[in-house]
Amino acid sequence: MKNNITFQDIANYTGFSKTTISRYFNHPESISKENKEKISAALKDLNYKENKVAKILANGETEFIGLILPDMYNAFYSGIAEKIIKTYDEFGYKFIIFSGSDKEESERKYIEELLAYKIEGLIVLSHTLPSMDLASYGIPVVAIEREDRFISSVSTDNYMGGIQATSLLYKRDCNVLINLISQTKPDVPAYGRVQSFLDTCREHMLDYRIMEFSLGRSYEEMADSIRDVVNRSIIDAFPGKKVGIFCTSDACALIVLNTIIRHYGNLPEEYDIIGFDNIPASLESVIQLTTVGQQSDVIVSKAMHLISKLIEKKKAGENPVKPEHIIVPPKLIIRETTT
Amino acid sequence: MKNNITFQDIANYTGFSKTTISRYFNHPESISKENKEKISAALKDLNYKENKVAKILANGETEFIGLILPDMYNAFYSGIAEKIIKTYDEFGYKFIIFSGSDKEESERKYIEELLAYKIEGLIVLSHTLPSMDLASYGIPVVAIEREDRFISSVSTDNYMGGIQATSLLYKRDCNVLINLISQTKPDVPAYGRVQSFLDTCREHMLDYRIMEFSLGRSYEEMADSIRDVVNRSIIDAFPGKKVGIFCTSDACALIVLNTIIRHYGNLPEEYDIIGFDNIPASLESVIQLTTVGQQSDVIVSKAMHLISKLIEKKKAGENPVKPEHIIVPPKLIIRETTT
DNA sequence: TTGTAAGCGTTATCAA
DNA sequence: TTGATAACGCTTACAA
Repeated sequence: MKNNITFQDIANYTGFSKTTISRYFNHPESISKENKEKISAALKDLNYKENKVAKILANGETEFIGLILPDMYNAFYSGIAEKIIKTYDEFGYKFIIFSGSDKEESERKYIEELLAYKIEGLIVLSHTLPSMDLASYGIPVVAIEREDRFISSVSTDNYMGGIQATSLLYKRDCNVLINLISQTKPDVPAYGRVQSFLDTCREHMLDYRIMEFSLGRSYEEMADSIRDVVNRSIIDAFPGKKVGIFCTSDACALIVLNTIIRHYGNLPEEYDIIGFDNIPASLESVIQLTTVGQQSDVIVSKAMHLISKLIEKKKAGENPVKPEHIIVPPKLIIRETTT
Repeated sequence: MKNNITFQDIANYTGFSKTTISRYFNHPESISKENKEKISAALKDLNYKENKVAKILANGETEFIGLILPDMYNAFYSGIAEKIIKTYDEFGYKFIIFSGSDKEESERKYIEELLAYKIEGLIVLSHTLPSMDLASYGIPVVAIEREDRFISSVSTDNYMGGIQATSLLYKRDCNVLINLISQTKPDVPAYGRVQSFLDTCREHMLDYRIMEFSLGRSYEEMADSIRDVVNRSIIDAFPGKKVGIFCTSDACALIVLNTIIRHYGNLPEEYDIIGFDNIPASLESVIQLTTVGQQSDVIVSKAMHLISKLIEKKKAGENPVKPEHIIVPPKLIIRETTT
C-alpha cells in the first residue's frame, strides 16, 4: 500500500480533479452531498493523511506561533508555557518554543529560525532583546511581563500589586518594611512593584529599606545571594521591631521563609512575608505563603486573543497599529506568612 | 523594497540561475570563491530570508520533532522539556510541543496534527497511549520514563533507585519501612521502585507497608490525598519505632515532610524520608530532602542521540529495528531528611 | 562550475 | 458544481 497519498491519488480514485478534493476540505459547501460522500469514502479507503507543509506553501498560513521564554525552571514561566500550549484546542495554533537565550545574538538566531518557518506571530517573555528590535521583524509580537514600549503586551498591574502587598504589611503594624528585589530597570513591568512600595511607604511615612540580591547564573546562586541578605541584613537587625518583607517573587519569598525558619525553628511573629506570582510552591511550603497572585490564566487568554487579532489584521492588510498594552489586575492571596 | 526575496530574485540580481543559488547553501564547495562572494553580497543587498517551508516541501526534511508531555507543572517534566528544547544548539531540531492530553482521543488528534507537519520523530513522556499504538504511526518514537514495550526508550534504572533508597533506610535502622506510591502498573518503569522496595524488604525480613495515595485531577487533590494518608496511617501509628518513608516522587515526599513538620513543629528523629527525581524544590524545602536523583541531563542527551539515530536510519531506508531501551543509573543524594 | 526542467502537495484563478 | 492550469519557493537529477 502506498504510504503517501496525495490529492492526486484521491482524484484518480474518485474520478474528480484534485481541485475538487481540495475544495472538499476548504469549501465543502460547493460540493454536492453525494460527491462529498464519495470523496469521504476514498479518503478512508486510501488512508489519506493531510500535508500541512504543502498547504502552507500554497496559502501561506502556518498556524505557527513562536514562543520565547527566559527559562522553564521558574514555575511562573512553565505555568504560562503550559497554558499557552493548551490554547491549541481553542485557537489551533502550534507553538515552536525556544528557551534560555540570555545572549542577544542567540535570541536573534532563534527568531531568524522561527521566521524561516513562517511563524504568524511571536510571544515573548524573555528580556533579552529590547522591544524596538522585536518590533523591527515586522510580524505581530505580544510581550508578556516584559519591557514593551514598541510592541503590544499583556502584563499584571504590578503597581497595584505592590500597593496591595505594602498596604497589608502596613495594616499589620510592621515597623520596618523591606522590599527584597533583584536589580530591575524602570522600563520592566516588575518595576511597578518597587515604585508602589516606595510611594506607599512615603505616603504613610514608614521606615522602609530596599534590599537587593543577585540573580546569579542558576537557582543555587540566587538562593545563596538571598540567604546572605537575610542572614546579614534582616535577622537580628531590627530588635524589638516588627519586620514586613515584600519579596519580588515567590521563589525569593520561599527562600527567605526557609532561611528564617532554619534560624529560629519557626516563623516568629515579628516577621511578615509576602511573595509575588502565586506559583504552586507557594502553597507547598511548611508555612503557606501570602502572595500577590498573577492571574496567569487571564494573562494567557488575553495574550492569545491579542495576538490572534494582530495576525488577522495583518492578513487583512491593515497597517501595523499602535501597540496595545493590556493590564491584568493581581489578586492578593492572604495565607499563613501574614497571620 | 520587496519584502519576500526568493532564490529567483537573487538569481536575477546576480545573473546566475536559481539552482546555483540553492547550491550556494547546500553545496558551497561546488561554487568558485569569486561567485560565492557575489551571491553572498546579493543576499545582503536584497536582505534575503530563508524559507524552510519551501525547503521542506522539496526535500522532506522538516527538522521537527514532536514532544508530548503529561504536564508542565511537574518540575521533572518541565525540566526535561527545557533540556530537550535546549538541544537545538547541538542537534538543530525544533520542537512542536503538546501537553496535558489525558484522553486517548485528544492525544491521537495531537499526533495527527504533528504528522501533518511532517515531524521526523516523536518524543513521548505522557502515559496516555500504549506503546503499541505509538509504534503504529511508523515514525521514530522515543519514550522517556513510560511504558515502552514496542518503542525505543530512555528510562532511569528505577529498580536500582529503589534498592538505594530502601537500603539506606535499612542501614539507618528504620524498624518500619513505608513505600508511599500512587497506583502504578507493572509495565511502567516507575514500578521498578516498588518492586525493588519489596524485594529488599523481604530479603532483609523487614517490617514494611505499601501505602497508596490518589493522584487526583490537580496538585491540590493529590496533596490532600497524601496529607490524609500521612495523618491517618503514619503519624502516631508506629509508637516507639523508627519509620522510613520512601516516596514515589519528590513532590510527594515534600508534602509528607511538610505534613510531619506541621504536626510536630519539626522533623522528629524517628522519621526518615526519601524522595525520587531530585527536582529543584527538593533543595528548597526547610529541611533538604534526601532523594534518588534522576539524571535528567543524561536522559535527555541519550534520548536525543537515540532519536537522531532512528531518524537517520529511517532516511537511509533501513527497516525499523527492534526497540532499543537505554537505562540511566540514578544517583542517591543524601541530604537532611536522613541525617 | 553552472543551467534546464521536473517535482514536492497543496491552493487560487479563471473558465466552463 | 467542477476542472485546467498556474502558482508557492525550494531541491535535484541530468545535461552541458
